[in-house]
Amino acid sequence: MARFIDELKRTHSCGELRLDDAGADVVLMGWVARARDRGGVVFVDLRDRAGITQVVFDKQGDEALFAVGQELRSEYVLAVRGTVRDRGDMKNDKIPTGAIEVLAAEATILNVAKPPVFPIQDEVNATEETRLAHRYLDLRRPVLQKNLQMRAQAYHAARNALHEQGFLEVETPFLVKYTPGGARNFLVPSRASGKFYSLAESPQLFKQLLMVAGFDRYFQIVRCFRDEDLRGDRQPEFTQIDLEMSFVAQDDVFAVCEKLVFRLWKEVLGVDLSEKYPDGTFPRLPFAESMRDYGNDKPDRRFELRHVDLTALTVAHDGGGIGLLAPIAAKFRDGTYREELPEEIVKAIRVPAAHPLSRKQIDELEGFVKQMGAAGLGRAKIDAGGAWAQSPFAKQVTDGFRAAVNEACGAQDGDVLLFMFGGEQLVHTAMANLRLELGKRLGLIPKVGSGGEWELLWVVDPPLFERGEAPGSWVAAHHPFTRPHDACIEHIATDPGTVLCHRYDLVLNGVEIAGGSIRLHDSEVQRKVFSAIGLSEEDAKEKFSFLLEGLSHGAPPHGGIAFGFDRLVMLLTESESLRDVVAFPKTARGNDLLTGAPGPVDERQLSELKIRSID
RNA sequence: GGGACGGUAGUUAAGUCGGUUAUAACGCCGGCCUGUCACGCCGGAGGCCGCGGGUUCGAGUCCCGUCCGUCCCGCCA
Repeated sequence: MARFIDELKRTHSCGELRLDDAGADVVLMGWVARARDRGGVVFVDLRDRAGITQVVFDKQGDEALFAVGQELRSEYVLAVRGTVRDRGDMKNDKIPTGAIEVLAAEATILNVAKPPVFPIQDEVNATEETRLAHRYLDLRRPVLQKNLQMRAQAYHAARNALHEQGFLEVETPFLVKYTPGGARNFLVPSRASGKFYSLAESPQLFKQLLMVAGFDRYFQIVRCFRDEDLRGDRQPEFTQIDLEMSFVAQDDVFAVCEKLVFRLWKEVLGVDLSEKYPDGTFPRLPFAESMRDYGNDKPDRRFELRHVDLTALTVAHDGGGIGLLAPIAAKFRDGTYREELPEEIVKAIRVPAAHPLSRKQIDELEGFVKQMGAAGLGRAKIDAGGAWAQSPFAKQVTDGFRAAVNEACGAQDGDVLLFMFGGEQLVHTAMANLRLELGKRLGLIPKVGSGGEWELLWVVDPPLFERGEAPGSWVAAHHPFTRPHDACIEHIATDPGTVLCHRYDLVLNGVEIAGGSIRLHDSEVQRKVFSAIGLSEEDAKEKFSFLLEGLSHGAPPHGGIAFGFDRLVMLLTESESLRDVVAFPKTARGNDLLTGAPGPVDERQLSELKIRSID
């Protein structure tokens, strides 16, 4: 072995040799992707992260050398020296190196390998469970190699872009003081009895203190920890590009982010976003419009199929003869519900006649929304003259309401209208997901990936407060340090539900890739906000002591944002899951199948931490 | 916390109405083959049917519980 590692160094990767190299003496090292023993000749596909090159062992040469070739099995680690040879008519058009092969002159098996648990190839034919348990094999697959390479390019581009814009990279602690509210924290026991650190769910508080300290423009590519239930696009530890700026308004933050995104797309994908966004900015959509038209705050605008809000029409027509809608209309009439802050709503989606839906397909869609808790999915097919067919509402609906609904939806002959009504959140969630499902089923967007379209937008001006669990109570929608719109400050005490704020999300193809806010540095407004969410001055001091104390020592106006880096890479690589862009991810239950974390620890260690298990 | 689907050979899957020897493909092992490239041909080995309990003359199959994986709602920025 020493001859190869110590004397003969790799001259090329397995992906770079071409016809021009014919005749060259080269040294390759890599893994055996496949060995084909033809009796008198052995062909080996040698793989490293750059690609695959065919190596040939010929029986007519050295006998011992040929024996090495015959011993080779999948995933053996091989070093080979040989001559690059033109394959002529025998070339393989499927791989970039297919015009040549390397005729082995000298070879050593650097290491043997057990047969791979699953084949190392892009077409996944192993379950997620198997792949994660043998992640080092999974990561050998070319797709994942490519994903992590692109991830590395993204780190690099982001750092350069921010350094060039005058940002200072500062690290902040992971082991932090527990603060209530927001995401559940992972706790880390300390040896001091009964005391715990918390793993930082984000550097939020520290970056604001860095602004107080005068660092002006901060960024960090930083791991964050949240002990919440997981999804394909959520890991318990994940990476953010976190940044904060002083003396800025919302537009200043946007400008920095837009430059950053342009840079990432240019350097990672070679895509020039200025073709789509010539003035270098992304469109902005008010939160309220996003909810109205798409049912969520992260609309995928690669396709239409917008929601039509029929709540006001329903009220105007007293339910339009439809038994299920009448009680909702009545509650608006008697003042139980306010039109500005409706607790129940009625919405529709119009599916154009160009995309016909069968009864069976609509039933499937109803099943789809029911699994989100919806009672059902109303439907009506538009017949000649605007009549409703194939609809349980057809017999009840008044002519006036039907005509008004048809007009509001822009319904044409042959279109299908799909309806939902009920609690605002449920209808929004189910209808938002229904819209996406329709988009995929009707082929308006691909099931996975961008389809080459990059629809970026800012969702702006969301409400500062949302309803709390107790009736009539309000809680901070994001966190209570977000700056309200100046015009709304007078309503904080009287009508919290109508207060909008300087919070913003950057959305790409229906995925939230960044979110941030302009922070509240005015302590008088801060007091009003705390009061609206039922937090006394003492409570606030207790909960947020060090931040409030810090802000009182001359905090500049400041604001910032954090990009979900993993999600960004997921989109850049057209991946389906965050697990495909994280080297060692955890499962939906937060387990690491490779190492077995989380695992038990022995009693001695527990007692050192003064911890006892109660079950 | 709630729901849906899944767990059978190393891997991926089939397994009918509960019925006696649990299938297939790929992989693996042995043999043959000088132009393969998903090589081919011949032969072979390989099983805690996730785990625990129950029903039954009999359970991969039915019931209960549990663990694990994926997805959705809640939760989470």
